[in-house]
Amino acid sequence: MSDSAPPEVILDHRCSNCPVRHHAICAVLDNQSSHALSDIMVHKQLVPGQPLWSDKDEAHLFAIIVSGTVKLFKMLADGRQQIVGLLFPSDCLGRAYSETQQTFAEAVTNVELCCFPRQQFEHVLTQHPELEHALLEKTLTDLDNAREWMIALGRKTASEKIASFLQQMSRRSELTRCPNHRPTPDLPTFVLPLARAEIADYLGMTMETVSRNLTKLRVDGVIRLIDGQTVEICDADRLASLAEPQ
Amino acid sequence: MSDSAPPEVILDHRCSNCPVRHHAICAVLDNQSSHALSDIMVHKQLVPGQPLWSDKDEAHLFAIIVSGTVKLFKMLADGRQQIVGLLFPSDCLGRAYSETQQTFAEAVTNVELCCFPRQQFEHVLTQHPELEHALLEKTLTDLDNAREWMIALGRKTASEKIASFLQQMSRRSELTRCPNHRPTPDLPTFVLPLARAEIADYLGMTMETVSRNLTKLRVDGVIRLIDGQTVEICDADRLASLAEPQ
DNA sequence: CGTATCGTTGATACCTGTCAATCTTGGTGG
DNA sequence: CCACCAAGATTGACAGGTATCAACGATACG
Repeated sequence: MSDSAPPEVILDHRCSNCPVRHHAICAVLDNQSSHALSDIMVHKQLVPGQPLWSDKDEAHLFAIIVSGTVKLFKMLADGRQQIVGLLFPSDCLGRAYSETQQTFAEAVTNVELCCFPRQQFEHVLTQHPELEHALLEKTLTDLDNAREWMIALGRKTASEKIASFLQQMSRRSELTRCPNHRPTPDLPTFVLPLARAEIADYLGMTMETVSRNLTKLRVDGVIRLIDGQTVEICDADRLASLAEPQ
Repeated sequence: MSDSAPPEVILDHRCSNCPVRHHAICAVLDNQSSHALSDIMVHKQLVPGQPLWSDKDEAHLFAIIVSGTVKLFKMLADGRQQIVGLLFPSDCLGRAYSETQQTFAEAVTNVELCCFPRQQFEHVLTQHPELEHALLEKTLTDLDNAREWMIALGRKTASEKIASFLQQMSRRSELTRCPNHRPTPDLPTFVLPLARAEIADYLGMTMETVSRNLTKLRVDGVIRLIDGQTVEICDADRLASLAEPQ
């Protein structure tokens, strides 16, 4: 370790360049306190389809998503899958205060992670109540979102599920888009991070039904499918009324 | 206020007689600290069907369930309902750190609540990190449970949902049963807190399908319906294999 | 330019929802 | 004590939405 480059400077630099520094839970830490995290941080890169862990693995990892999309999913013995969470930049990955995982986790796109050993992260949590509070707020929001999705899974029709999903993806993309990138002249456009089969696993239906309903929305002029992955919302009002009656 | 009965004694008495004192999140507080909660506590009684709040109401209440069952549910504009949470003794009721509710809440049975004004409860949370930690652990568990239920809603068949539901209720009743009440000679028995239509709203299906599948389990000898609300599990292994293939 | 992967479209079957009738249960009043 | 009634639960007939199975088309990649 050279005396001309003390670790503090390097570590602080790593966080200050972080694109999610002010959106993730670590935002509540001042530069001083953030060293507690940056000291134990390790960066990791994932390629699409790369698993993070299996559902019965020990939970060693806690991470913050810097870029890309991660899916959390569960599986039945016969292979049926259900995606139970989609994680985007600034979201937390990993179950604090549990020795075991209860879901699978897998990169959907290329992913950059800011990783911490779980137990060391928990140690930082106990020493920084403001960080634990931020994690609580995030977890409460996750629970709200999970419950919001439960009414879609249990009570919405296939077409309502698709419309809700597109709304949700559109809203997400607004948040992650650079504010100066899209002033408002043109229609909301975004890239679906999930393949058709994954959308099906998220919505609790089959790939074929997903495809048929996307086609129907396209034919009806509600959306435009630019290249199969890219969606343009032509009629947001109609999409909203399809996502929820009335 | 008389000198012979200082408020501390009265307040402490209220908590020390509480049946969920050692199971709810307040268990992490010592007798000294628990005064911060008992000072702002109000008891409340509810009858079946009594609403706690509506989904767009302001969130004024935070409470711990002392006895009974509470359902959290969402509604679509056309009346379709989905129960997104069932709360039992020692569970928390109310959304900390949010001004608004995102669900309906309603008593299913007679309910006793230990209530706190939400903002005052939050104040206690900030002054007692161990309480906030307990709430975080509880919220993380709630999130795990919500996700576990999502795969049932999205991917399980009607009969699998019913079997899963009965397993879950059976497990719950074991926890709330007095340990000396049921040594083990006879079969696990419990009372369904929910009516058929409510079970349907929990499982994302219709009352009729619930009824048909309960009948099928009865005819097949997996369960015995003692009085429509009381269920005896005759073959727990078969029930388990019906809840999840293999 | 062939091949593999993913997505779309079609035909059919089946599970579950819908609508309706009947049965059961519990409470009330004669 | 019994008849009556209302609410909840069960059962039946039928229809419709979605899954399943299969073929075809599109796209990316070597």
